[in-house]
Amino acid sequence: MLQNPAADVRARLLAAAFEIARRDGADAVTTRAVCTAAGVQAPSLYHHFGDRAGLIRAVVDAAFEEYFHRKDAAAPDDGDPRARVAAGWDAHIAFARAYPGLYPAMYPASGPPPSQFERSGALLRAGFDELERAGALRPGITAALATSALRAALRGVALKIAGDPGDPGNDRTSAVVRDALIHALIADDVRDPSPSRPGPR
Amino acid sequence: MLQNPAADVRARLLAAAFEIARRDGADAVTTRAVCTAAGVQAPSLYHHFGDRAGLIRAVVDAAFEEYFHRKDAAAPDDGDPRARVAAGWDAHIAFARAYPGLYPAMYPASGPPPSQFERSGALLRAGFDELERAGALRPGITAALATSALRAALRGVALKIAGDPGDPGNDRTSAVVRDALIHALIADDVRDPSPSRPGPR
DNA sequence: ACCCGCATGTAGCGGCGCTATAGTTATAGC
DNA sequence: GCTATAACTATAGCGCCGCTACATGCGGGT
Repeated sequence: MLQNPAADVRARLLAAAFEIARRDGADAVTTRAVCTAAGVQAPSLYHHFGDRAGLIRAVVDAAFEEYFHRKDAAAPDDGDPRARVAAGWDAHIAFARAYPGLYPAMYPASGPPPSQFERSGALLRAGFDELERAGALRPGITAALATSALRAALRGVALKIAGDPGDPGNDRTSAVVRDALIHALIADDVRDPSPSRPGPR
Repeated sequence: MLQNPAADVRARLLAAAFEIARRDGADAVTTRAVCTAAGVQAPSLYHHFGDRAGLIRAVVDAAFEEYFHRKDAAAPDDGDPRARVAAGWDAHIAFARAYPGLYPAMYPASGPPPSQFERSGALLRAGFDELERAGALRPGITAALATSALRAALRGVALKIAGDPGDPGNDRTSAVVRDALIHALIADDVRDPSPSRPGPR
């Protein structure tokens, strides 16, 4: 081992940055604060992460890992496509509430989207592709359009949740928007739209 | 006289900051860049605006003025409440497309919302209050809930638009989300829900 | 004429992201 | 065991940022 075996510097830096971002938001992640918290000097940070943006990216990636992990755990995978979409929606909202300081950094209002941003969208898109093949989307609604619409509305609701995680009334808001989108995108008479999935999981 | 009497320093600073924010986003509004563009030294900026946040606030207020001005011009005010809501939605979206750098600052993901934020919401709320009194909202949908839901979804779509103002496909996304919300909030059999308004206008 | 208060300029502080340079440490080859 | 090499970390400092103590100039009220 090149260095102190117990204290991996990169991991310490990342953990410190993640904690600061979770508590005070991504803007509070200053290189000096992170270095102090990790007990390390500035060049080490730049050696491991390139620059501050790289560090933030790593933090956001870690947050996405946590996000996908939670989402997998909450996947219902039963027949009703509405329930599947609703569960994904609710998992997304639950994550925004659990990490209100991190959410805006994961879905930034300006600047390039994080790398896992696309992966998150592809998951949703795959589900709608399946529905489209099964003819379960409403007329005029393509899988791309459904993905785009649901995602935009979801982000708006999640931002509201992240902005005030304590307000319990936000749950009803989320449910109303969620059901409005599901109703507008998915046809009414859908039973099980996944003939292409022979086995469970 | 030290300078051109017609050129009010405060106005010059505000105009410079507005232009920078419009072109490159609010983050690009540095005190030095604004002072240089306005041909003024730093203390004048702080004399007129207190601090950088105050300057940004003034820029956002000016943007909201422009927003309300545009929205008033686009108000249809005919009978159908759906058309009214849809027109307000489209005006909001059009503004986000016209000022993509300013929009995220007007509806920030974190930090205190701008003062005119509430005014913007009150306008929407007043319309839904009217619909609620007329019994035009769907069962279980209060005016407060309708306002919250429509606003959250609208913000999500507007952020998407502001993030990529050139993509024409975003228009369909906006229309889908808009109509989904209108359908979910407003009852089907509404003709003219404004009995409290005797005359036109 | 005087002073006073408002507006602006001069110069500088501390914090920020970042880096040129040098020193340190662990493994590889002999 | 000893050195060469490469990865890693520390010292010190640059330029930009928001912000301000202080000095200077301008106008109006008495």
